[in-house]
Amino acid sequence: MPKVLIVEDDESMVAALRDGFEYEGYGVALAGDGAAGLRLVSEETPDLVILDVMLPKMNGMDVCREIRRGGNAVPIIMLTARGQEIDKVLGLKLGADDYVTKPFGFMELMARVEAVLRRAAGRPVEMESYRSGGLTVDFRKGEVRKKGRLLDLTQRELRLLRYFIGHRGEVVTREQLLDAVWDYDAAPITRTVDMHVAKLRKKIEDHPATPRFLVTVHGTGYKFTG
Amino acid sequence: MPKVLIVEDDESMVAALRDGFEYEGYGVALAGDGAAGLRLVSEETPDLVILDVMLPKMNGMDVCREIRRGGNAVPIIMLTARGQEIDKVLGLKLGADDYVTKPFGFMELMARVEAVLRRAAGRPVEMESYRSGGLTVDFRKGEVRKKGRLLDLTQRELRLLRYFIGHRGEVVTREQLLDAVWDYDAAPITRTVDMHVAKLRKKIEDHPATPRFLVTVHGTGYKFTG
DNA sequence: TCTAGAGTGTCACCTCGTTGTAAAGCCCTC
DNA sequence: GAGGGCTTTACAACGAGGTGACACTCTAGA
Repeated sequence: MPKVLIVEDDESMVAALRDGFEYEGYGVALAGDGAAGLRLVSEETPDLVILDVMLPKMNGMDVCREIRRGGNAVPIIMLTARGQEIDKVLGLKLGADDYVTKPFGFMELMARVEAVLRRAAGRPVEMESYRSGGLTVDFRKGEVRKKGRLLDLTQRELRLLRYFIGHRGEVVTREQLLDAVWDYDAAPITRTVDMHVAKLRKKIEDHPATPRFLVTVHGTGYKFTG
Repeated sequence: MPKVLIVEDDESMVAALRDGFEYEGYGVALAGDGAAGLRLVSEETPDLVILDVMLPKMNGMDVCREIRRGGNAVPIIMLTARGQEIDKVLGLKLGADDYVTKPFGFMELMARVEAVLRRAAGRPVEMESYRSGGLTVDFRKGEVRKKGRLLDLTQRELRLLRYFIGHRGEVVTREQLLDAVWDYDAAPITRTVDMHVAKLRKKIEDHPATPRFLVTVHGTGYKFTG
């Protein structure tokens, strides 16, 4: 059964949500403020996050942004109060998957939860670790090893590698990468992607000039062959 | 610009939506009842359908079900009144992509429209794959295999093959190919098509000199026999 | 059946867009 | 203001596509 993390400070709301989700057979984890929520996202690895916008310590939108910044693609549904219309739009742009306006019925929330989980099921699964051809990646720790030797990857390189591994076997375009790894809306003419692919190759490939993992697909993009 | 079909009977709502979408640069088609909506979905081939649940003649959920029954994957956003909670759940199960509860702000609707269109853009509209006589084509991945062995096709070769498969059994002229695969307006006297057909044969045929798939129709063009 | 001429297969070369990569510039953090 | 990471710029190298040439094949008409 999927596990849901509820990040909410209103106790009566927490109780209602917990009962509802448990009744539906979900595993439930709770956080009372933004900072705790952010911590539990990595500790509990929930399948779904229900995130209130108004929270003590760190508001929901910042939490959302932080989760995504780490490259975590866990589905997020935001809870907003009426009249926070602009917040809603922002929320979706921040990387949330959906939102529900308070007050809402539990069935309404469940419909969105199921829709979001269904969509997420189509996405490549989050992996804990990856191992192939002398390359070992521990996504949890953010560690990459080549033949046991720890590599020093930057954040950007790690997110790039994570995306490639999550889409291994597929050809991915520069636009996809800019969208997923850089959060760019548009696709400006830039060589940034190529640049970082080159850097990544230099670190993970034995012979960067004749790559084994990260191969170029001329005219289209790149493909990670794991 | 994308075209949206609005299926709604409340005239003030129609006016507001039409103005809003036109302001955002969308093309707009209108239907005042369910039957007309269903008809316009195929006649206008919109990129998105906004569908009210309460409609004369045929209600929105039935329209939604009918659209999907025909195999049409056009994104659908349902408009529901408050309190139609069960309808919402049903709506999503019927194959709608999202719904918005009345009353709603236009920005709220637009956020959902953009989200739905973004998701839809990732979906392949055409055939997913093709398989015949030891030849396997995965259009999604852009992979072509012959007897399981992955072939290395260029972009142009892949487009050419895709067109041939899409028109298998028909004789296609060089002009058609130049138009569809090369985006040429005119048809200059060129050997380009023949060249690429030859290259493609060399890759997909067992005996390129006596082709099985890509046969020449002397005086006319080529025919893909799948 | 034979043959000329149109139609087709294919090679080598040239061109141009795409990609690899080093180096310089920018921006944030400490 | 020094350092590291990221982006942009510039140029070299590469690869795919287009063209012309020439050989080969097919077909219509004698």
